[in-house]
Amino acid sequence: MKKTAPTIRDVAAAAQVSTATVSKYINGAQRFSPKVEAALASAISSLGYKSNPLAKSMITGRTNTIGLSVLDITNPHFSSILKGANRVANDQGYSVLLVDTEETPSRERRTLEDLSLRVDGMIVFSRMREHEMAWMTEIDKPLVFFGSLSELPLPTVASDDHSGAFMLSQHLRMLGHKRIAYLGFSKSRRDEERLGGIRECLDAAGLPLTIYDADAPSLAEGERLCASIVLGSERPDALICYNDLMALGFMKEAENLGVAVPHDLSVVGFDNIPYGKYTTPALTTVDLQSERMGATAMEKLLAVIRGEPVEKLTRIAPQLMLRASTMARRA
Amino acid sequence: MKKTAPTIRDVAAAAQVSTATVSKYINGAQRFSPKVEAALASAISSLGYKSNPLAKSMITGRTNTIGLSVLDITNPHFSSILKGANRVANDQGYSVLLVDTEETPSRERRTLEDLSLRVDGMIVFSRMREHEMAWMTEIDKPLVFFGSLSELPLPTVASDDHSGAFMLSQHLRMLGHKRIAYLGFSKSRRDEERLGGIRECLDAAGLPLTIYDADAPSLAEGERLCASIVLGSERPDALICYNDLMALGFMKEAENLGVAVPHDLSVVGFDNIPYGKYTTPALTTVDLQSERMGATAMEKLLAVIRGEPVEKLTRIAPQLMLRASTMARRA
DNA sequence: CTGTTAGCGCTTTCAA
DNA sequence: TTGAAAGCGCTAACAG
Repeated sequence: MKKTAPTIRDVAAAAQVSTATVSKYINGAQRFSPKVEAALASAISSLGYKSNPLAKSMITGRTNTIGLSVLDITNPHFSSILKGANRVANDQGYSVLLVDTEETPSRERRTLEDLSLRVDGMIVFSRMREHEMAWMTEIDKPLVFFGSLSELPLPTVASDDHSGAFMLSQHLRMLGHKRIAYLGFSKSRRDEERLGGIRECLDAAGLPLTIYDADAPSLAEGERLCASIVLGSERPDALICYNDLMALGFMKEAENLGVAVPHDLSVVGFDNIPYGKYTTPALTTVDLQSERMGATAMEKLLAVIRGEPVEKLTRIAPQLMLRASTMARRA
Repeated sequence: MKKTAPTIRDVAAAAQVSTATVSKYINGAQRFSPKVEAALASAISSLGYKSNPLAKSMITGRTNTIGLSVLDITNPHFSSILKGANRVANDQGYSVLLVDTEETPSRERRTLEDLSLRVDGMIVFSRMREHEMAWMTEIDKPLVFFGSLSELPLPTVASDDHSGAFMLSQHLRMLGHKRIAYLGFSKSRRDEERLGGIRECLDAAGLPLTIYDADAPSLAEGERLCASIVLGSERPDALICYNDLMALGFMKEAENLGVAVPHDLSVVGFDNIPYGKYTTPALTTVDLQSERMGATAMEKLLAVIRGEPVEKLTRIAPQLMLRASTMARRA
């Protein structure tokens, strides 16, 4: 609890050198005579001097901070993205400033515009449609976006949701499922991609698809919508859920309703959150490699910041995780 | 992509006033004549002026940023804490700079000391023992700590782990369990408190307690240790796990091993992570109210920052969540 | 190798 | 109600 923290001038005075020398010394920008370096070292430690990062940032224009905006940090998909991104950032001397938009895009633009003034770059996961995002290109800071973009010239990192969905559908089809349903979440930009992959597969096989739509990508929504899917006259024999959270909620409620998974109905999801492996039955899902996506986005952003050239789109291949929630039938 | 962002001086020139006037105007520190305010408003919007927060921070010494340090952001307990803390921070105009120590305390001190120079205050969750934490009181920034402290004069927010553990044990005891075991995590500072609560209950009833210790508070560890707990000659009839993650991992593996929960063995945990409700059987646990803890810690910190007096310790009462993983026996 | 000199963009007395 | 002036703590040419 010092009265006033020592400044670079105090150090300069104590070591009998100029502030420029102190500055260069602490930044390792230059070597000095042993005598000077010794004086500097002792002055710094005896004063307990710490360089003020704010002053430094103001002049260099760099904050060593990256903004990361996600939709809901309690969703394991996003926690993992954050984990991966944060690890890479830390390794390279950066910190992460988090924005959790909590699925409410109203203040998103303001929030991100403000954020952009305090960071060296940002990584954004958003529900906005591409045409609502033009302002992002105006932001005068490097930015990496999660998801693929057709128009906007922004570097992106995306999972291949179309092919992940195709794989999942193909898998269900080959196991003999005939009445497949999709419990989607149309507010998401990835919903269409997943739906596209499912349709491509089922259309080719001449199989019908029933679609349900959730209001939120959550455990509670999967639970809530279960009865209407499972207790109708046309119960599907397989359900593809928009994500694992919904799948887990659905499976629990199905159990309560006396519908056995996978005996009566197969269930699959997306994301490969850790918990899907620990339910009974364990959930078959598409691993989107969340942590790796976060790490890749951060690597890409830091490359942009360093001025290195980067691909516009980095795709991360999804991977099917076969588990017990899926069962062969009519074989 | 402007060449150079407009500064307060550009605005002053465009509006024909001094920079001091612009400064006061944008900060709402003072009202001006309608003529001046109009000129200011139009100059600001036509130039697209944005106040540079770095310059402002340097001079005011406030960054409107709070540092939050947690042990593992993919653990739902911490995601929820972050959620609660972030929400409160945002509501009051603050952002959260996240530190994920990833259960490795080696660089923790350095990281936090550096962090302290970039934020207005910080909230810390740490595995450090109290005597290793004295340096925290030297940090010249408000700080709120998670967990109770006996010596250090730091404001804290803590769950009452002792009483939570007591409740849990009492519950098991009243259901007739006789051979209770604890799968703990001794690296954690809360492990002792939980163990204390368990012991207080069991000792009073003259019941023995077997203790196992995990290397990490994770799903994988619960899974790994299951066999040695369950396949020994003295299988317990109830297991209290350090947290829900371990409990879920344990339950899954128990199933694989042919041990039925709760028929053969009751299992309970701590935290009340959302996923415990969606397994079969659903997990009985102690709700530590993670999100509320995060929110409370942030409220407390912001109060300290505003200079308001705060209690040293805020305790959040834990709550027992009864679910199917526990069963009456020998009744 | 080391120092001098200008500021970065903003806030803040203090005067007018 | 408005402005002049003095920096915040630091870096970045440029000189020597």
